[in-house]
Amino acid sequence: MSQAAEKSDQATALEKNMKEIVALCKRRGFIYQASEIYGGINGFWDYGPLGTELKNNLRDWWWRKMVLCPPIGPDGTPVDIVGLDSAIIQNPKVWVASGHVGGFADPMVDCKETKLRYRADHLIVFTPKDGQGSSIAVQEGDDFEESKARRFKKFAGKKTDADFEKRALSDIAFSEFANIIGPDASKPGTLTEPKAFNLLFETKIGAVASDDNVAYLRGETAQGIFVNYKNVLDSSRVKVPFGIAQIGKAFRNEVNPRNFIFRSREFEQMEMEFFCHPKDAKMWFDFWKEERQKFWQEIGLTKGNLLMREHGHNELVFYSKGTFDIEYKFPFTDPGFGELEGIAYRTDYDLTQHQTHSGTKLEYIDQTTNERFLPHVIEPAAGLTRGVLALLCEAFTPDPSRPSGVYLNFHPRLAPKKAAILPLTAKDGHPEIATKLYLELREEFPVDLDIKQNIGKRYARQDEIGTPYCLTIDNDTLKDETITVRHRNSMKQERIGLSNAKEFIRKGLESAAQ
RNA sequence: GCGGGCGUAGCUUAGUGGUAAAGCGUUGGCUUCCCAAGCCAAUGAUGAGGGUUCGAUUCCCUUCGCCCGCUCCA
Repeated sequence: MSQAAEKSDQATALEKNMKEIVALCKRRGFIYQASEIYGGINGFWDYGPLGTELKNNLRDWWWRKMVLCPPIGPDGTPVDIVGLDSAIIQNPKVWVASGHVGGFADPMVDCKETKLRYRADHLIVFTPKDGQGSSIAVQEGDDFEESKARRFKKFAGKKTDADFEKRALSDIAFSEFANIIGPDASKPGTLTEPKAFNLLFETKIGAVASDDNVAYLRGETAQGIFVNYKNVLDSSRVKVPFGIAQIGKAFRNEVNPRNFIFRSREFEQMEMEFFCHPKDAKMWFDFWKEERQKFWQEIGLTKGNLLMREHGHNELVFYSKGTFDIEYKFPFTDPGFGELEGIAYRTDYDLTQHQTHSGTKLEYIDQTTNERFLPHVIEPAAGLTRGVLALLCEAFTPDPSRPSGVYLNFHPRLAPKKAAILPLTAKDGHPEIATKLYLELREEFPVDLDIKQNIGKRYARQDEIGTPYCLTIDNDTLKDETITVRHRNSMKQERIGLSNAKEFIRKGLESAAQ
């Protein structure tokens, strides 16, 4: 290792931590790099045997809390939410209506001088009305007025605000760029032609590829819900307010995948669109903000690592009347936080768009009040794969005092394996009893049976994959039908009856998050 | 996408212009009454492609991937 690399390792001990988490994930079969034997592929990851279990556990828990057993609403009545599983590929018009094609295809410009990149629609250009001198570009943002004053002082001469015409860079022909001074440049003409960045993956439908059959892999699961809103309304006897939930893959051609599975090009979402009367939207927004925070705490993320952050005016998308992010303190964002879930008040934007583009009436008719309206939507949209990453980071607990040096402190209900059945030795009838217990327990829980090697090695292995309980069969078991429970976190042991094993694990799964 | 750093077994490291070394892991066998113990054996790597060379893991180029900063993230 070079000196420079050594230095950077020392400088960021937290990065090292992330490295260890990634290494453990691979070593024990949680997450592998996709297509690894071919050199990998940037932005894609495969879930191994244990990663799949972990992800499924989080997915199922969300579904249970959202669809099968949703919380009681603010007025004391149960909330009504139904499930959906829409196709990944829809009519391309869906993505035109949603704004993903065209509207959000943010054109970017680079500055050749400073190597900085900007969104073209975020650059405000001031062009002198008299045609004398250069145009001045300023980036939109919190410090817009400040930056503008600074750049004017430097480049505007005696001209004032009134002497300039104000336009977005995206509305200006490239032929004029030669006369524009970039936001951080020292001279005009350093901005490149805007390049369109469409984050949607394109594909072609049918065996013969042509431009006529372009389609898109969904960039979010939400649109599948909006386009089925009327179907659900007509077929499932729900009434406003109600929600439609969906879990599934989504795809975004991220400019720069980073940080393990945090930002990848193929990922999984858990989204719920809650349709309500516009006058109740505020109430439901507050309700879901609360509920969603509880959810993440319930599965074991500690309060100190969670943050509720409101979007500022600049990052708020134009149709949203408010968005909160639930953020988690990942090792790679520490001391900052990274988004786990967004809770957005989307108004009636999506339904309006689809109503307009499809020509299908999407109004809701309230039979009791005879009112017609487009419901407003509150959207809690969580990243399933980001949730998995947060669980792994939270659970990862270095402990130099134990042989494995580390254990994963999963809540039992999230742990990929709930228990391991370990005969103390591979003789004296231990394996026979262990196998019988294993066959009995696996009907209800994911459990491991491990007979080979010494007991210490086997405990250590289970620590590394976060199995909360090890059940050990020994000579006493033969005599009095008791087994040893070895607890993952404390390494302490207790003796329970062989026949109580099922009930013991059940209780563990129901326990509150620590 | 830009700039910087880095690619040797599953992991951690060693080493060399001339047969690539070790510990741990993993697998099998023996042993073992509670935390990676002991013994025996097996397993397995220079990210990929090209160039220079009699010969490249080592030198050069390209590419892929990972990490860091910037940028981006509907």
